[in-house]
Amino acid sequence: MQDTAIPATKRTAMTNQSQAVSADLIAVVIAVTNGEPRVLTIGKPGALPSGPFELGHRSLQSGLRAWVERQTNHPLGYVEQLYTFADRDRIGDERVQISISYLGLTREEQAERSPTHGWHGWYDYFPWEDHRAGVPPILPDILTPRLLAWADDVEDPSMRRDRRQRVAYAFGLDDRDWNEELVLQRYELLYEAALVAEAARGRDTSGAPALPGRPMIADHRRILATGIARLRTKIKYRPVVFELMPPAFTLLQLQRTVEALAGRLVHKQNFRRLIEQQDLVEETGETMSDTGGRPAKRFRFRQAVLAERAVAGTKLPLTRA
Amino acid sequence: MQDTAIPATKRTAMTNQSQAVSADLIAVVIAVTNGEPRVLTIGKPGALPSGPFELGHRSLQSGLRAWVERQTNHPLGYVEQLYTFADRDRIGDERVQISISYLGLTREEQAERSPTHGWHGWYDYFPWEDHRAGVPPILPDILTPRLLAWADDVEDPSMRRDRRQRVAYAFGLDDRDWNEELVLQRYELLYEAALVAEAARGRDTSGAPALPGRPMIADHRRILATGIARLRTKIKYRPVVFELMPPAFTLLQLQRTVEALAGRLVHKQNFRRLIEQQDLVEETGETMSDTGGRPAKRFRFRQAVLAERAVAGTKLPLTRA
DNA sequence: CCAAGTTATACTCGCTATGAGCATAAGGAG
DNA sequence: CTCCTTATGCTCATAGCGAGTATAACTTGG
Repeated sequence: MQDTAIPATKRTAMTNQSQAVSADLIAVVIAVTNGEPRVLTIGKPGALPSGPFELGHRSLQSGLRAWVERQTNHPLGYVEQLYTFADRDRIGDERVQISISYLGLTREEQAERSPTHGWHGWYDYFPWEDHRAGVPPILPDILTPRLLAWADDVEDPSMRRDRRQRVAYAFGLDDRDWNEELVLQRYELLYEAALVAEAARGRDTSGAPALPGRPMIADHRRILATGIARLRTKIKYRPVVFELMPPAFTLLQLQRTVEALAGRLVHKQNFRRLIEQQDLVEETGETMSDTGGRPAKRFRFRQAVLAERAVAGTKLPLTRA
Repeated sequence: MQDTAIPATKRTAMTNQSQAVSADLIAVVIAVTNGEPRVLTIGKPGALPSGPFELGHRSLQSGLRAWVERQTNHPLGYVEQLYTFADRDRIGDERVQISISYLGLTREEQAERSPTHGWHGWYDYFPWEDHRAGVPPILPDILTPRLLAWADDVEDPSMRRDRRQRVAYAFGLDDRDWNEELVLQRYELLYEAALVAEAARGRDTSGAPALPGRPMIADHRRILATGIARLRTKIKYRPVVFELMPPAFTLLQLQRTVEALAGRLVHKQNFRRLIEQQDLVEETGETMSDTGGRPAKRFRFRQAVLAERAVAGTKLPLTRA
């Protein structure tokens, strides 16, 4: 909606010889398959679909859709803008690159495997973010000690305190709770502490210990972190989970999807209560008897809620375990 | 933090002959003076400070700061990105303009009046958004009837229902509550219904009735609406109000500022309870005996909270009246 | 100095939302 | 038929929040 083009009148800027820049569109496309959140990538080394904004594109969003579909043959559903940033090309080039990143939600098509693109579980990139089976060992075993060591590795005591506090806050140390939304803050701390491969680029890393999580091209992993954080925040107040669900589903399937995204478990009964009392779904009439238990009713998303309260809420009960 | 420059490696895009575009930075700079929220403008007709992103700028944000300070001599404090959009220059030009908008918060300097810039109450632009003294007459008297007329002015019954529903939702009709965050949705509905001057540009408006709210250049009013909406949302979960406060203030002053932003009144006692129990402020020791009542303690923002919980919460009790 | 008006502050009440469990229902696998 | 597993229904206790009552502490006009 923000993407609507309103003709610009005379520019009010003082100069008009504005610098020529190029604009790139980058997509974080998410799907959840078998209870695992996955991200759409292209090429071998793990890169997000992207491409330059071109004259033929009607709007930024449609340009993005065009690129994703061209590179992956995968149509996009829900799309929202994430963040815009600028990189100076590294050789002190006269060219400035502006990247506009987007979050997209779809369902992974079962068909077509392709060499040009693929889906990867997002916890491959962020293994410390999955707390569904409890605190992942990588945290207490590797990351926490190294982060604390990094925090202490500075002379200025106030800066040391600041680092400790940021680490403790972002990673839920001491008595603090784990906050699943702080994906970006955690990644940035790890980057600062040179605990992700991307931070070591250009440095000599021979003989250094392996760093956790699969790296990505350029700053794509940071962008992915931004997308995950946004999605984890958003599912709490907007009915976007349904973009990731098939047309009909059981409440447990819905719950598993939410848990996959949030990286933590929720209380089953309370989850159902919340979903039902918000009238987000309606029964299809069918029932599912697969998973070896009492058959579950199947539901579908009540499309009407989008119109009724485009902004209302999908609250989620988030528990420890 | 997102603005950090990480060197981009080889572009993964399929083509590299990326379209030359120009990038503009636009600022929505807000201050609250005497219980009135104001926006920083330049030039006569009401335009937001803006200017092209240039090579000399270290980052998008610093470019924005440079422009605002150059155009208004006003230093910026808190800044966050709002939205990025693209306009095709209207004459089917080969040039595409990308605009990156920001929200900035400061305090209005008492000194220097300048012809090059000025502060304007934001309710001049959005008179229907101020509900502090109850529902503004312009709504029931003018806007609501015209919006409903617009909604009915379409053949397709499902589209008519959709329009009615959107209007009712955005403007809190029927039994619905007024939601102060829907600033952008309301503006867009008014635009669609041609009830704001910007929508009538290029059309013949001779003899048409006056439209509510002061218009702005190009789509600047829409951008302002985006900024207001973001701020109204954000004060509810981040301690950003304090960016708008003087170093020391009474709780009532703080409350008035919040009310000015939200456009609605809050329950005084509950407001205090919330602020205090969150440890957002600390007493300065001084007391203020101005406003003809019992003297109020003065408080200052506890800067520590920014470190303690960079994300925590500043909940606001929002009541009807 | 007193009365009235105004703002500051302290508490109390009642309801709702939400975190946690307990209990029962309804299938499938052996 | 028994055990296991998942689905569903209900209860309970509490924290948080919307509202309202009751004082306290000044200022200002007689």
